[in-house]
Amino acid sequence: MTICEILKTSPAQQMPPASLLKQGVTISVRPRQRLALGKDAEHIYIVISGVLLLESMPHASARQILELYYPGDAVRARLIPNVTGINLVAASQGEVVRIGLSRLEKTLETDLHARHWLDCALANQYPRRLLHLATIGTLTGEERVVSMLIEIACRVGERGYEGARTFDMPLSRSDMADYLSLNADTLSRIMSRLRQSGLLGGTGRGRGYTSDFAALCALSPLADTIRALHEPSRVAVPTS
Amino acid sequence: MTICEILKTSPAQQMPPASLLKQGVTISVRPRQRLALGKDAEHIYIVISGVLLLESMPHASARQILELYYPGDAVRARLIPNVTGINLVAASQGEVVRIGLSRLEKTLETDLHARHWLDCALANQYPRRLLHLATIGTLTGEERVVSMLIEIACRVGERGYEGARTFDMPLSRSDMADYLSLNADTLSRIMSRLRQSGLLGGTGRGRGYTSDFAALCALSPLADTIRALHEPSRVAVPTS
DNA sequence: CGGATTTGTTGATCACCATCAAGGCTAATC
DNA sequence: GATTAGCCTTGATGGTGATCAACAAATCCG
Repeated sequence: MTICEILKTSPAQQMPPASLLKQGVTISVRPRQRLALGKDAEHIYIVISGVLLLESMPHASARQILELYYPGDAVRARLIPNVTGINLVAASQGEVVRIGLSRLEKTLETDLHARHWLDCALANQYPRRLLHLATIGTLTGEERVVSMLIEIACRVGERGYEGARTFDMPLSRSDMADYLSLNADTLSRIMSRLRQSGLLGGTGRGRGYTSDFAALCALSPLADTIRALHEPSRVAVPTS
Repeated sequence: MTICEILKTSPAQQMPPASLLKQGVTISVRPRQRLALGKDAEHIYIVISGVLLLESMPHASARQILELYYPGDAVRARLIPNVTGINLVAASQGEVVRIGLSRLEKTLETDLHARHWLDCALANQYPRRLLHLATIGTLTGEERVVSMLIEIACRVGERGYEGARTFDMPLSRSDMADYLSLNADTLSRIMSRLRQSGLLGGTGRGRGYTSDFAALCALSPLADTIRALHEPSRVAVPTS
């Protein structure tokens, strides 16, 4: 009974089973490429590599990024509210698998493993949004930026020596700003300050580096929670 | 196949079936009363009347309300991230049904109707949070307040003549402020301004009134989306 | 009823972040 | 290599909402 498992255990984030991916077609996406989304979207997407983002424009002047989809995430169009300017966009180069709903339905009927994976993948997005909400709602600009860096480092980063971390930065400055509900200029200033204080290594555009990940985490009151949700090794086991 | 129905159709918000409620015990709650939540919480809650709120305190000084649970909503502890100061609190007087997970599991195995209801109830919370995120992230103070009033009017309000709406205000000023990520002082000022401009009738504490609901909606760029998600008559039918 | 406590209102001041504007850097194209 | 366009950075300035403080109003409780 999948739903009960979700009610009882924290869903772990894993890559989808191959049996499920076989049912769909792979799409290569480039930055800023849009993926069809809406009431006529009779399919789901599964992110294989790269990052997708769900953007909205409640105001003509202000964009808000509502969700980041990392590798292993699934996008279900039906649960996305019909906000002005809602769009599913690729933030970076990557690969996405699209599966039609009818094929998906048939597969899930027989493939319990795939079904359980999808249940977990979908359930996982809810706590992430709660955290996002707390970030935007209560943290200062700097804390927000640090929180996002921690999240991205956990998701797409590699560990270096002595607590150093490196990662490809899949988001542009304005993507980051809109995710954190900050002005792009303000974000740039905060990043500069972090670089000057030595917490962030400036390895050029599109690349991130921290020599001291723990020091970075100390700057965000939500660091532990973010790591619990986004760091691969920690996700599976809730500290009980 | 419940999960596929959720993938294909927008889940409607309805009250839980009696067969499910029979499995739990009813609890009467008073304002500020806490309900057990955490890793040892082996049960779910279903709100019958009143409003619950999920609060967090990332900073010692700043509280953020992450979720409002209205009548017909279910609370599943396992999907709530472990943020500092996380608490499930009653905002107003009301009734809640608590169901143990083992009983729940058994019921869901046989009672497909209950199972489908729970699937929908849980899935419903995700788009609501996305909307909340857009509200806090992009709207001005006044727009946020108006958006929240619309939401509450849709959930717990009664229609009057000529587009007037009345409702019990289940939240205190600081609850509202923390939900919208505003200062309580600022919120009070905004409410006063709305009252002076004639959009809000000041029927004392704990009571809300608008003579012109449409005029209120015109002040929030998210009004249509909020109504689509929260207004009972509209929820069931996605405009296709 | 009368004091105590909580909740809400309003004013004065200030900080943080948004806005606007200019300029630098990178990369793609010819 | 020159040119253009996109993205990023940095400075000057202003607005929105936070903070602090005092007070009013409602509720609680003896």
